[in-house]
Amino acid sequence: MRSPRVKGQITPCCSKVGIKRGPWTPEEDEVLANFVKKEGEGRWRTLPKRAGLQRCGKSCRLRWMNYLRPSVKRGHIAPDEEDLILRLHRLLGNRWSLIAGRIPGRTDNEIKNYWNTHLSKKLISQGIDPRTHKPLLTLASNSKSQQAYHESNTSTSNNPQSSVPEINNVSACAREIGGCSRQDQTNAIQNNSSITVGNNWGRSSGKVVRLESGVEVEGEVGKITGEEDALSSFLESLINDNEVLGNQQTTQAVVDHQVFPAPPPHPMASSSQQFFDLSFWEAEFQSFGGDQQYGCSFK
DNA sequence: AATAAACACAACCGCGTCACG
DNA sequence: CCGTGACGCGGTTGTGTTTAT
Repeated sequence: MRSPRVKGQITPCCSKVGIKRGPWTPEEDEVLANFVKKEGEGRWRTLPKRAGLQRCGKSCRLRWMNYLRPSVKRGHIAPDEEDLILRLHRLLGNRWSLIAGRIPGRTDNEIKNYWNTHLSKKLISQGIDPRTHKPLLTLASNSKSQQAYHESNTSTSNNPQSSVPEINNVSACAREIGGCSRQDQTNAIQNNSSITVGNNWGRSSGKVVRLESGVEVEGEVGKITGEEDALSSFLESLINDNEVLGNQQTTQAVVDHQVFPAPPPHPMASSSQQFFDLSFWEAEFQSFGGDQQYGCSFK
């Protein structure tokens, strides 16, 4: 039995007498790695006692997940990995585990650290807000990098006033993005204001629609803000189908009523985490003609 | 050479979620 | 339906290393 949690009265699990904290020694690593290889992952709370480690279960789990697991890739983040992180962060925000799940061998902690120490600073130096991935509004807004960013965004638009591509016909099954509640979405539709794509909601031919199994079941006139692109919707649908359905075979994306099946698991996929290769979807998207139809691409 | 500051990343903490009895 | 235990996530802190003064 565990006593109810009361704020301010919680003691960290590692604060018990006899429980070690701080960096792991090679000896501890060996004990933990051998034990998990023999007994398997899970039952972390009781693992330290069973393995003979003076650590809390949380610490053991973290050490295994972020460092000792055989599938963890060590070393520098490659340029293509960095590019993938940037693109996924633009879609998902600080959902590190989701991002990590699509970059084979990288952990959420590693990506989070890399983002905070490298990528966020890099974007800022380029005049881009790392949270929104849009140009920073500063007094020094006439810098070359910002100008280049602005030009790259306006080049695909029909509207010279707009800084984002015009999307006219996007249908995507998108779920649970951005923490937007159904009520928020309903209000947004009624007020004809922009909304975050949310649970089972997508957009089709200028309407905000609700979808079930990729089929539009009701439609109301909404407003496409132009702040999203077809690719975002496409990827959101992949990401969230996968998230909601738990890696089942039904994982799929729906773009303009065309259903794309799930790609094969990544070779490095483990039983608990299925990796998806974005290049597969990029090829699918292009073969479907999405890049031409919507005037946007993965880059 | 000594020290401070900055940086990189490992580790910790609190809380949300889910399965189960 | 509710309470509990366990797990996992994201934010934050701690610590070792590198760089600047």
